[in-house]
Amino acid sequence: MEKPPTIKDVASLAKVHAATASRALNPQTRGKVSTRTANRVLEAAKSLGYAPNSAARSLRTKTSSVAGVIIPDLRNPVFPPIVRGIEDGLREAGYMALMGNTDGDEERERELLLAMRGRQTDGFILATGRRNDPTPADHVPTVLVNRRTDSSDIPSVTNDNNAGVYSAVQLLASLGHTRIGHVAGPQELSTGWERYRAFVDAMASHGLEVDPGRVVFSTAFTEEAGYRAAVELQRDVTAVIAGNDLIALGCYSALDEHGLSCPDDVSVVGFNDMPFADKQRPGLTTIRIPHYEMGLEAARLLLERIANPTTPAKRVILPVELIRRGSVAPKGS
Amino acid sequence: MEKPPTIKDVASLAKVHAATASRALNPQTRGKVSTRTANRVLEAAKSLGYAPNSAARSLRTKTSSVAGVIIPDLRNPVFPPIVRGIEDGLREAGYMALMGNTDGDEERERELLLAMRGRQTDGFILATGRRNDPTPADHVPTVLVNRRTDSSDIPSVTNDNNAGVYSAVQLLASLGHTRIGHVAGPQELSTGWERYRAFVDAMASHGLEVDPGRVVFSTAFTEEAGYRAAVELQRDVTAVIAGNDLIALGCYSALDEHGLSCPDDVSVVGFNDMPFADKQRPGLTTIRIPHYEMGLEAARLLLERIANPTTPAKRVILPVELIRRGSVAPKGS
DNA sequence: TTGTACGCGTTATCAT
DNA sequence: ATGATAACGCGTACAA
Repeated sequence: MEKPPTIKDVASLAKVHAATASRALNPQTRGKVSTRTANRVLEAAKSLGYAPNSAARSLRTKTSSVAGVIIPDLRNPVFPPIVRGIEDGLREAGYMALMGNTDGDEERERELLLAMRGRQTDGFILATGRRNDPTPADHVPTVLVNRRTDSSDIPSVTNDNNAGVYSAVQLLASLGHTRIGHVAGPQELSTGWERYRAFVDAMASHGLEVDPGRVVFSTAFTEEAGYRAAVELQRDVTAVIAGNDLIALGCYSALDEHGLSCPDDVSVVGFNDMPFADKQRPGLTTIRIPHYEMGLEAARLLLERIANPTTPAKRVILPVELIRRGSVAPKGS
Repeated sequence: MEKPPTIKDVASLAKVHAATASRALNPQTRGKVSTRTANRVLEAAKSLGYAPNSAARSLRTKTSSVAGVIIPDLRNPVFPPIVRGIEDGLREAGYMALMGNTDGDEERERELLLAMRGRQTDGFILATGRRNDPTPADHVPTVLVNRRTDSSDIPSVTNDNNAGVYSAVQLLASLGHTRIGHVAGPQELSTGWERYRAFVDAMASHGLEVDPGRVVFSTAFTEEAGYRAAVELQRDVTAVIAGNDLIALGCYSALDEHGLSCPDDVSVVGFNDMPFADKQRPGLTTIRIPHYEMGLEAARLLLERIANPTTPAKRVILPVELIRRGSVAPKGS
């Protein structure tokens, strides 16, 4: 159990003072040292396998190069690629991610934020934002991903929910569907709310009526909750747009339950194009969101915010793409 | 942006010296202080919203209550539930997880280990172990999950690969299959190796011959690599056991390619029961491993190891369960 | 029981 | 360009 080498070890091996070694090691300040000695120090560091003690550095600089990443549940298949993108984005700047799951519990989220802040986290990426969440009291840089708040003072990276739903309605309308239903997601989340609003708007702009009985609200973005909502849907629909892919799977179950077939009796469209959406039976027609890129962009936004906290809060909206698979068919085919 | 209160602030508010405040605040040493002053300190801390600066604490104590979690790729669907289990297990002891993906790159893994060690990580949970990996040089507590090394000096949590493959062979044999093939996983990983060995053994104990042409090796645990291996399989097999579920999906594609149907022409069995294995067409018969519990157990093992590093290296093997779905049928049905 | 003094490893500031 | 020094906040051996 030998102790890891410190900057002093490096310094004495390179025959300089610790302060000089520090300057040489840090790319920021390397200019303040002669190239020759800088190289000597770098070499010494390498030969010792030196890695800076980040606790000491944090204590001195008040930064940690660690970001807190808080999501509802990693087992929801949309999150792994997002998290992966976050990690890769953070890595570009030498940052690492401290992970936490909330299961949608606000109390748990507060605990996590507190615990992470205590660990000197430089900033947060939250995938748990609710529409009416307050701006974080303490001024730790924060970025929302996938979901956002109604107020516009927190940077966010989301998808073009409007365009996505519009293209879904357009597809279904072009196939002759007129009695189109919507199994909406939770309305306290921006994703659920924006898609619902977009549904109403898109129907109107296609001259289609939105019968209240053809819109139901799921309490969560899960297959189970989607199923419970879908069975309540008025039975005259020939097509359904689901709040997301998991809800769409719930619709599949509900159709089975009613002895209806997809797509022969009812077409179904999801949202997200989560992994394995193509493997469902039938393959799920859905709106592809750029999961990985969202995470990447969120990480970059956070790093930007950390570097310059006074920059105005950007709200990035990434484009989406309709992916047509076996779950939609012309009306009455 | 006022600075967070330090222990000195707490001390002066409670009219004691910082050292006393420290003793009062730490449950471990609270006995060394009178109950009266302890309460005064605690109250002062609460009223100031004091949270210990973990950088300073880490610097002093060489511990951080943070564990490093390194996996190949979060987007492989077996890992999210494992990671979730790890996180919940760590949380029980106030630990958090620092996440990193390697994409199977050993160089990248070394970098991550170094970076995490530099951040005072108290221990590691690795899902990236290769059979011949050396014991980590520095004695940072480490636990392997899902995969393990051949040598037995690192604690690990794995599944009963033997029993799993045995029950798969047994099922297929009981359905009349005799020409059973195996699309094995990478042999440098314990999962691929153990399942291959178990396949050979189980076939023997059922009195079945293992024709070399009926065993092929996939270079990776991916659908793509599984497909490439599966197309090389001798064409007389009536059933295939895949190294894992993703490889099994590759087998599905290979069968399609050859114009064969599953399960009518060839039965397929996977391994892992990853999320959405039940949604495939046909539903995948597979060996369910307790993903979440593996993570939970790995976390507990690590915490145990951190608390007492000299404890002998446990190797926990969790039971598995055969899940029968539509991908298997009696021979020649 | 409580106070004093020091060091953990790093970096910012000042002096040379 | 480099060296000396102090300070970040905490915990602990030692003294009182």
